[in-house]
Amino acid sequence: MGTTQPHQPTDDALELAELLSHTARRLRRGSTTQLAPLGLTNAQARVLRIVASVGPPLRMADIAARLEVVPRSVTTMVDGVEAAGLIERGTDPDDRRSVLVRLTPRGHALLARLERARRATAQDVFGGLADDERADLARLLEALCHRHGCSSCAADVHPQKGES
Amino acid sequence: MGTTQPHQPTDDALELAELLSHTARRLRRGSTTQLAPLGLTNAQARVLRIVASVGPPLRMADIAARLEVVPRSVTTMVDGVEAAGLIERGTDPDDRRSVLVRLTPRGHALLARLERARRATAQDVFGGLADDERADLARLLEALCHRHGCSSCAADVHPQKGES
DNA sequence: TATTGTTATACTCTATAACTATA
DNA sequence: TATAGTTATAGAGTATAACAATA
Repeated sequence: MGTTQPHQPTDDALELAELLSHTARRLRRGSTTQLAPLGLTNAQARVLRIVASVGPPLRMADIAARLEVVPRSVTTMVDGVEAAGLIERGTDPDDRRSVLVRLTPRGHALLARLERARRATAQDVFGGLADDERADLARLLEALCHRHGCSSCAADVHPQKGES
Repeated sequence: MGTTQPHQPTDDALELAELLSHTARRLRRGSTTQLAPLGLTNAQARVLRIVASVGPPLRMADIAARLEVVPRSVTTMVDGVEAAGLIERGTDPDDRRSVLVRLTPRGHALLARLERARRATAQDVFGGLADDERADLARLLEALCHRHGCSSCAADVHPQKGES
């Protein structure tokens, strides 16, 4: 049962899966706690941040694509954030089937607090690593994203850096 | 990627949070798909694996501690796995308040398939990395766990090392 | 009185399917 | 007919609180 020999690649991957899931759980829990005072759930905060980070209003389908969820899930998330008065829905004049979501002034005013909450959470989880370790970790996770052909990720992480 | 403008440590941490959450989502989705044919949910598979990996029967509270969830959550998970006939509950003769959970023969027989499913998922997600990259990633995530004083993680990943 | 696990309940996140209103 | 978003519903995961049996 117990293997003491050098691990196979798949064994490495298995360990990785455990470790990464575990860290993600810590991240999610911390995030939930930090976001609660703002009256936002994790999913709602993600919507708010996406709407805020993209200049022009987004359609529901755009948000769904960036969140990698089905459009139906976005309806619930947007409902919550809209009820909090942070974003608002409007019909796209060019295609009246589409709904355009944009930030309200109140939503814009909350962004700084949201950013602080996110930083606090991230710092709680990753603050234990040295600067170069964080850089290494970021590089590896980015490589993983790229090798999965994940476009949303790169766009998400480097929104306005015209670097190559 | 040498000399871009130096990010703040907290900015690095923020990127990391995004990237890691994203990878975790992919992992969870893949796992859900791979586990479905076995009739197991993610949480149920975790319970089964913990009960299988520890020799002697576990109390509900032990499982809760290893899963890092409240005991109530374990009740639901164990209900499902027990209904599938893979584990069974019994009263601890030494403390009749406690419930001891152990694997059934049928549960034991499923372990190989479970392991294959887990490997397939892990390979899907981390297969894109080279061997040394996987090793680096594991090292960094382990460091993170240790710096959070996370005992369950080390025990989870290296079961035969320093069993307590 | 303290502890173990449960019943009861609720909330978050996400999904599928059927429907509405446009196009 | 095809598309965008919604209503309706469901299931997974986890939590708190009150309660039972046992210590």
